[in-house]
Amino acid sequence: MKVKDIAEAAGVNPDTVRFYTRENLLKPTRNPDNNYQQFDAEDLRRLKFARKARQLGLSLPEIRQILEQADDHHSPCPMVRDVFQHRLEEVEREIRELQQLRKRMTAALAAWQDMPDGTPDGHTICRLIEHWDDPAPCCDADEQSKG
Amino acid sequence: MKVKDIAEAAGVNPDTVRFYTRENLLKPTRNPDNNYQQFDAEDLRRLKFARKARQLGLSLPEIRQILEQADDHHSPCPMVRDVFQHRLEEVEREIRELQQLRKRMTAALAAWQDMPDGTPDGHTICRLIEHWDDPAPCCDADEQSKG
DNA sequence: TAAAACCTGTGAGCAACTCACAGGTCAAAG
DNA sequence: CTTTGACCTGTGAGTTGCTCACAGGTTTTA
Repeated sequence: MKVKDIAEAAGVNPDTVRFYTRENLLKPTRNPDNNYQQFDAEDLRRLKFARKARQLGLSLPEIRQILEQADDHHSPCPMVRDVFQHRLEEVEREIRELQQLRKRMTAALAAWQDMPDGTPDGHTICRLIEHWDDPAPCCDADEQSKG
Repeated sequence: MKVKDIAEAAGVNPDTVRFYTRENLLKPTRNPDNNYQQFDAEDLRRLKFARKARQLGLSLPEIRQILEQADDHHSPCPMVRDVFQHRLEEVEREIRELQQLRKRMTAALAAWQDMPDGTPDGHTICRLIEHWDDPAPCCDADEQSKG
């Protein structure tokens, strides 16, 4: 299989295949005649695996780690369970934050029905947004102090 | 006000101030003596506005557009309403997708309680993930069990 | 007067691709 | 047998919104 073949088989962009190869998630052999990359069924499995893991929110370094463990004949599954558990917590946090945001946005849109447009007068840029309260202060007090 | 002053007043990283200046969201004057940037109360309003808009999910180009409309003495608010409506739809879509994901993850974690770890055998990398079904292809029959 | 803190602009790094470019290779058509 | 077009190669840049690093100039503090 050449790049385009494996890409089609996995339903991804050929550039993604090249990118994953660059990132050492795939390790194709080379055709000595023309230096083309040769992928086999195992590579396809790895690629499909990587895509599924990406859909679950795993990062490429995490996926690479899993693949390398598998290469070393260690079972990566316990690790996957851990990563998964962690990722689930993240997902639930993201859901909570987005629900907060949605709530505030719908409330704002409703309130704005009754507000004048407020052409800027040197003091106000857009009162629609300036009158927006800051988000819940609870656990994100120092979000800008560290990256 | 110098960079650090306005940054502190708005609660952001000084590098963010410099970045916004580079991006033409802020247009400080210059002290001719030392070429330092001088920000005033209007700049602070713009910066705070930009931060609030970012919290709402507006992009920097969108924010710049709003600020430029305000500079031209046009009311940006109707535009803000449109952008907002659009953004709200995005947020709701994101919430739906994350809820789908959470559902699948919790189901998977429960199912994995009963699955063997499955040391890789040349055919399988990690059955925990390989047995994960592909996500719903389209507008899945929904359930919103969460509020 | 020297050290610390702050200023300047620019360039790189992050994540995970995606696209562009320039040149090499191959299969089929003329 | 040559041309055409699709595919291959590697590398570098663009995306988004910052954040950090660097090297050198300025101001403040001790």
